[in-house]
Amino acid sequence: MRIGEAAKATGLEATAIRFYEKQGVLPGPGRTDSGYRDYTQADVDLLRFVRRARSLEIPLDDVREIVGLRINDQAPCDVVRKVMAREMAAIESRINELEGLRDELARLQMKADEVGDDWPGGACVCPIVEADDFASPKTTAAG
Amino acid sequence: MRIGEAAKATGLEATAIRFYEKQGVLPGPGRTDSGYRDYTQADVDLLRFVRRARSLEIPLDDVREIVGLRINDQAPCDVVRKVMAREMAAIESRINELEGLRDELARLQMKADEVGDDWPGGACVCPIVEADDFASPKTTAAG
DNA sequence: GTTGACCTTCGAGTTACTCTAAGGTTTAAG
DNA sequence: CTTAAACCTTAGAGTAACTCGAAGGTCAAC
Repeated sequence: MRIGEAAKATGLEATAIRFYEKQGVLPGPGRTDSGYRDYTQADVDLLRFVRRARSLEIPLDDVREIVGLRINDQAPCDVVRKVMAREMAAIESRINELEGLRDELARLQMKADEVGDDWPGGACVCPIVEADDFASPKTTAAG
Repeated sequence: MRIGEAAKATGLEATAIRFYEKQGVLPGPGRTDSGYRDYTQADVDLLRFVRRARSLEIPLDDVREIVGLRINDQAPCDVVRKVMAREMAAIESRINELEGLRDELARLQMKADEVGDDWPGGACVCPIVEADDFASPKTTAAG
């Protein structure tokens, strides 16, 4: 099948499939006489795996490694477990980070409601975003 | 003060400060006779605001807009409120997304524990990541 | 035989920087 | 006065994972 059909069968975009091939994540498929990419069912299975892995936001470098193992008929289980553990840690860390930002933004929005459009003058850039706890450190203080 | 001192005073890296200037987020500061950037306290205040906004992951385009208003002595309150609302929505959306991924990964890790290193053969790329609910849609089924 | 949908390649654009290279300036020490 | 460290300058490439555009070849239908 041609790339468009493979794209529909996997939910990937044709441009993304070409990109993965160019990046060495996927082996180049066969070609028709006229030079069109020609995908087999095995190719589509691989594409589908890549889509699934990327939907889990597993980095392309890791996907490449896992796909490489499978192409050499090796079980990628160890690598997969390691990658999943790393990914899990990264995601939890990022969730914590974003929750911190969310809380901080919520605080600033409350502050914005209080401030209204009162303007403290040219002494600051923005009375809403400039945090109380972000005051100018005394760079030239006696010390 | 020179860029290194401004960097220390704001917590930004000197390279990042140059980058912001190049991107038009910040006005170019004065220069010494020998061509070194020379920052005033007002410059540092602006830098500090940028750092704060970026620590909230507000996109640089928005920071540029807000800084532009301040440079023209206009209150950026409306824009700031709008940007914060958008940022808040983006962050909450991303948190939800990541929580979904986290749950999915947790499920796959449990599956990996069950599977052990049993290998179902060459029929699939990876028995752990290939989801049950991600089975091959019947692209050539009678219809 | 020509329209339209599909395919090809290459290169540039996205976000927000970071890094490297190749060089000029300042400051302190000897 | 010279030298070395630490600072500064610029331009350009690299990062992640694609997406988009340009310029053109191919295939199916009418």
